[in-house]
Parts: sequence; structure tokens; C-alpha cells
Amino acid sequence: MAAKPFLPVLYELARTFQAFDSFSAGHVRELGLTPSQFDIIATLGNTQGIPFKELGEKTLITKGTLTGVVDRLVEKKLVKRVACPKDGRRQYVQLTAAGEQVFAQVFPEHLAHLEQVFSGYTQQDFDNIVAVLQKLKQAFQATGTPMEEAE
Amino acid sequence: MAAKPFLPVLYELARTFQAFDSFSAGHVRELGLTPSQFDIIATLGNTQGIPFKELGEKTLITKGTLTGVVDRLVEKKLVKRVACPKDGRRQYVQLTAAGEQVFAQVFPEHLAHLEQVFSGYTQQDFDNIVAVLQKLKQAFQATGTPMEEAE
DNA sequence: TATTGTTATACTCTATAACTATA
DNA sequence: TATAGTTATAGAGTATAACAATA
Repeated sequence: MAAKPFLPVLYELARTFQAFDSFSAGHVRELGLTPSQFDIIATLGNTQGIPFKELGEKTLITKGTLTGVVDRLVEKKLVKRVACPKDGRRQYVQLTAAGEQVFAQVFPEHLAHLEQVFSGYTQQDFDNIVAVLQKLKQAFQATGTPMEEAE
Repeated sequence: MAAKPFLPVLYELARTFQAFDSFSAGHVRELGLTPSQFDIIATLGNTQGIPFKELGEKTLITKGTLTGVVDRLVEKKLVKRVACPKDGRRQYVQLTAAGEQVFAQVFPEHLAHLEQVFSGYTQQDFDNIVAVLQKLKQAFQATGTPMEEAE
């Protein structure tokens, strides 16, 4: 098999993301939330509520799964469902007062937690990493994922 | 809310990984493998077998979970357990002939597609990206795990 | 008929802890 | 005692398809 000089890139990309994901998930779990639940809280934060379908698109959670995840957040009284007055099929998902409080307290905590990782980095480092990753991401996207993008 | 200059880094890391992940997700699903299972196949590829514990460390799958994931791959006859002759508690996880075949057939297919993505890159680009990602990964690992210093 | 969201299946992953067997 | 791996438990996410209500 011919050597593929880009394989280390993919390996590091995957392992670095996993390291971030694991790091993040570990902290999130300490707060009593699963990664999916935290994703939803974070997505709903600073909004007036988001349509169910749009929430699924943003979090990449399919609708059948999302119903269950939202159910568990409703049980925890962190979010609520609000019927759409204009379309009886639709509904909004919205943070409750308790959910807002979690967002206001926990999200900054989470960012502070993440901030530790970057204590040795400069703004120039950030710019460099972002540029490297953006170029890579755009290469993947340009090469063609069969994903349909409606916007 | 104070600006967090590292947030774009995390955003791009996640989105770039997602772009890569969705790029290869099709093949994985065609094989009837879950992401975790595919991760293990890929990790075992081109090795003589990897100790169970090391496999868990590389894939960030905890031992209790890993037993189940390996079990399912054993059922599919893609990997096998091999006892360590020097330490009766340890064992290696190794691709079977069928597992090797999956790795050998499917990976080049991916690589052929992936190669297009990197057509504009030089070896120096690869080295740069890997260095950037490794540093970031190690930052997460160093900050995230209060493990008894392993190295 | 098409769309939104729920329900029903069935499976997989997940962390945790207790357990077995080696060392 | 310590380590490697399994088993047990309980929960949560996942895809998929069938379904109800609404448009």
C-alpha cells in the first residue's frame, strides 16, 4: 500500500477532536447533563425559543431522537414546549426559568473550564489554528459531501 | 459576556471534524459498522494487534464499554482476542483475516476520495497541521486528565 | 399529499461499580 | 494489594419506520 502523507492529518484531527469532546463531556457530565442535553441548552441560550425542527438541524440530532432528548430536559424542567399559534404542527422549544439559570451559570463555567486549555496560547496562535482548520474544512466541503444545504 | 478568543478554535475543530466525519460516514454505515467499531478497525489496521488497555486509551473508550464493543466485532468475526503469553491478565485485540480485508478494501476507497481533498497540500502543510493539532490535543489531555503522569 | 412531531423497535454506547483472575 | 478485563446495571443516544395531526 502506498504511503499516504495526509493520514497523520486525519488521525490527529480525529484524536484532537475526541480529546476536546471527551474533555468537554467530562465536565458537562459533572453538571448532570449529557452532551446532547448540554448542546441543546447551549443552543437555546440567548434565544426566545427555537422551532423543534430547527433545533434538530442545528444540533444534528434527528427528529425521533430529539423528541426523547427534549423529553428528558422537560422532565428536568429545563426546557418547555410551546405551541406555534400559526401552525398547529409546529412548536418551539424554549428554556424555562430554571433552564435560563443553568445556561447563565453553567455555560460560563464551561467556558472557564475550557479556557484552562488555552492558557499558553496567543491570539496569533488562535488565528493560525483557525486558518489551518478552515482551509481543511473547506477542502472537505468542496470535494463534495452529498449533503443538501438548504441555505 | 466576555469575548472568548478560543471559541473559534473549538468551533472550527468541531466543524472540521464533522466535515471529515460526514465525508466518510457513508462507507462506515454501508459496512454495518458503528463509529466506535470503525474507529477500532482503523486503529487496529496495519498493526500486529494492540493490547486491550492501549486500545481503550487510543479510542477513549472505557474498559467496560470496550468489552462490549469488542464483543460485537468478535461476533462479526472482524477481530479476535489473543491472550498475552507473558501476563495472563492481558490480551491483545487483533484483526481477523476478514477484518484485515475490510480494512484493506475499505480504507483505500476512503483514501482515494480523501486524496482529492489534499491535492493542494504539500508535505510541509501536513507537518504543520499535525504539529498544530498535536499541541492542541496534548493541551486537552494535560488539562483534562488528572491521571498519574503516564509519560 | 406533504410536513411536523411522536411513538415504537431494536440496538449501541456510556459510566460506574462489583467481580474474577492473574500478578 | 494492585492490575487487566469481564459482568451487571441503568440510563441515554442512535437510526429507522410507521403513525397522527395539521397544512
